[in-house]
Amino acid sequence: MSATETTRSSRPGAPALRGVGRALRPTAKVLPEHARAHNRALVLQHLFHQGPSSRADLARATGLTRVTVSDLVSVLIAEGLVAELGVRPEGRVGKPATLVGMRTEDLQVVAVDLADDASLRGAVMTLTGVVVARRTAALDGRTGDDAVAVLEDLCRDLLAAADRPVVGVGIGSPGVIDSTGFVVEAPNRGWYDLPLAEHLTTRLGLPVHVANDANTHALGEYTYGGAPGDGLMVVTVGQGVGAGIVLDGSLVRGRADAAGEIGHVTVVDDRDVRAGDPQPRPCACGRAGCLETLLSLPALRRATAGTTPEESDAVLASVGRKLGLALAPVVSALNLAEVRLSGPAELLDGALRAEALATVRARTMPLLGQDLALGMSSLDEDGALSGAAALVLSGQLGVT
Amino acid sequence: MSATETTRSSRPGAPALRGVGRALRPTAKVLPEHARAHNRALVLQHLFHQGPSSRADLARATGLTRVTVSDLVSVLIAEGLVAELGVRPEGRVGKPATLVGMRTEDLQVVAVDLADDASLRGAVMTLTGVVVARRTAALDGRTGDDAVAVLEDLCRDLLAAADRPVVGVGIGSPGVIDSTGFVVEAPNRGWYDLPLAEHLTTRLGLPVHVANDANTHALGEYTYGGAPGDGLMVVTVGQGVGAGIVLDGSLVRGRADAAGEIGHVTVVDDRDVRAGDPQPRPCACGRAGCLETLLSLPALRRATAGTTPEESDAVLASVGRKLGLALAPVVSALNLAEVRLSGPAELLDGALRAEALATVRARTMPLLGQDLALGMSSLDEDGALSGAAALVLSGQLGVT
DNA sequence: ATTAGTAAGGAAGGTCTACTAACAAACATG
DNA sequence: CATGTTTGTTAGTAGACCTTCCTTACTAAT
Repeated sequence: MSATETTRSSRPGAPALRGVGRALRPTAKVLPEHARAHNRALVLQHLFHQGPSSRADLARATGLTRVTVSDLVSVLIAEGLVAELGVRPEGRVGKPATLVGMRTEDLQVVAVDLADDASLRGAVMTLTGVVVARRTAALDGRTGDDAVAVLEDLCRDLLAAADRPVVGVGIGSPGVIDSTGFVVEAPNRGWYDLPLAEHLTTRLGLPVHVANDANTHALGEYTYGGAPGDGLMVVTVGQGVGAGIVLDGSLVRGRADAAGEIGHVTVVDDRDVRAGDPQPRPCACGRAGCLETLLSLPALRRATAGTTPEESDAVLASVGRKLGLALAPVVSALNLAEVRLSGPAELLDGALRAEALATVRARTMPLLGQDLALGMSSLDEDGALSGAAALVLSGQLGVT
Repeated sequence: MSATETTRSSRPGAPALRGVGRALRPTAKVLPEHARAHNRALVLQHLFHQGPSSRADLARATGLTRVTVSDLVSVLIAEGLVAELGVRPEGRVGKPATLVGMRTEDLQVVAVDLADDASLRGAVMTLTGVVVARRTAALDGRTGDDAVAVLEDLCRDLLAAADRPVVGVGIGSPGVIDSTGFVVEAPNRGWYDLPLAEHLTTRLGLPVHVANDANTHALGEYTYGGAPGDGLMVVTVGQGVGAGIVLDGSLVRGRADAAGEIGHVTVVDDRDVRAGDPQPRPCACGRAGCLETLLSLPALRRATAGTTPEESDAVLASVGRKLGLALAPVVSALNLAEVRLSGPAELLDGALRAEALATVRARTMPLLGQDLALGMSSLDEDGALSGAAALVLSGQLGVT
């Protein structure tokens, strides 16, 4: 069967009737109450990012009237999400403003990172991402339902460790996970077609959000990382290589919720081997020459073990070039301005990053490349946890 | 100045205060009337794609109540966008349904394609994309304001040729154009910082929408081309190479409204030259080895001129492979399921397309690659015009 | 023919949302 | 001290959708 024959889309013999017969996209009705929820999120968003403001400030920022904002704020205060903070100190003309602020330090979230194969890492965090307590749970090789049980126990443990009201639970896991927190497949945990978010929401009695770990990482970077308003791509380097893309404030999920799987793009093949280049190595995905065979932490550590700094830099630069090759078309096609790397700085934040940036710039339109920033993630080693927390902020409060 | 030093994003010395200080993204308030506009578009969308329906059908499809749908439909009928079509013929239990349908054949749009350097091509089309009349206007080398005048005259000419009410004017132009129809730069026409949509809307007295030609092409493919609901990328091959990407029903614009500039991704560089591969050729963008130096129509014609069919296929396959190299990372990162090529079938729809698809499949995760469809655009030679028409449908009626 | 059941479409009334208009409170300034 | 400015609230209005109930018109069964 040739590649041509297996192509699903092709020109039909007769031109199809235009404008009819296409499956309707899942568009949803919008009710006034949805509009209100949106405006409510707008107010929270402003308070989260800009800090305490007066109701009049919020009205100016959102475009709503002072009356409407007052109404929304009173609801938020009643819910305990917002508090009055007294009168604004600065003296200006007119009636002094009473500041209201989001109670980011009086509310907490539970965040869990499932990236590691050996143990689950969890934390209780404030809404600003400050870690209040940590817990871990060893998997001891458990998978499937047993792994779910370990996760649930860890969540209960963390909920008990929280000393403030918990807004929700956020979980970042490897694997393919849809927007409802349904795990399509997570081979490392032995999960297939598992409604994890729904299950835990029921069991724990409060909202649980689950998403792919690289995606949550990107969301966290977008929320906490001071990224510009447009678009953002985060490449996470760990056991494997993943990526998350945020465009227009929301995650790109892709047709099968598998967006970001950049680790298995081929960057070395036997036709490309040149002097000084590595041979294509077999990859866990069954093929060879994937980016992940060079850029994952095990691969980087193996390649740099026992080398001089100069040799190490050469190796890292070579990997950086491969990363740049894979990034250039993506940066061009999406006109991305911001790409960030997440992982150990000692491996990534040197020759590798420099060469990756140089490669992308050399291989894209000057206009695009010059605007590009390729930096390290602004989140520290708790980036995955911060991402899980951002997942709660986004899903629960509409704040990104 | 090294590449590293010019990186804008970097780790600040002290961790920044999280959750504050980030420039607020341009989020807008939502009023109940916006909700109504959305629901109105939902009804039109259904009627456009699914054909005539009863009010009860529309209520079921949208999730709104029959009362609300009846109200929306009566407004749409009053506006002349929708008409009652009598009773549904099929006999079922209950009161027979009266069908209502969008008046797609009783309304027209004016579409203009500015892709050609020598002349502007325009057409009057029905809402389903059927061409009613054509007009062209020679540019004779005019640029800047003179070219705008030619365009305006062509539009007036087309408006006069329309024999039904015209909903709006859609224009697809090369260059960087923002979402308001403001031309940031269109070097081929000598336009820089030109509010073209606003200008023509004022001059012509009806709504004018302007967007990049590759983007309109993608939108047209999405609207008229029977594409699946998820995502879509269209690669247009003409004088140059462009691309447009539709995700979640809306165009990807990118940070500087330059998304889709895939023609200037480097696919051949002097480090990559192997036996049988072309040398990197200089490109109009000032660099060398861009995809456009191989895949544009002039390049393809030059490469295949005077060759035997076998030689020609080999050349085209080689170009297809380069296209596949550029597409693979994009397909992986976005989990795209649908890529379509637009251009002369005799050049694209053979060895080139087959090799491009094979290359993408070989270089991406099996899960992603197998799902991928890489076909020809379902729009014919009027694809650019259909795209411009889709621009009007989308911008004016909310139908995509 | 008659009765029952089903579906379509419309009318009345209620709730929710955000708006405009007007006003009192509290302060800076001349 | 009078004046102007800004804040936040109260009261009233308009829009949008909902639920409920009704009429109309047909099919299916008796």
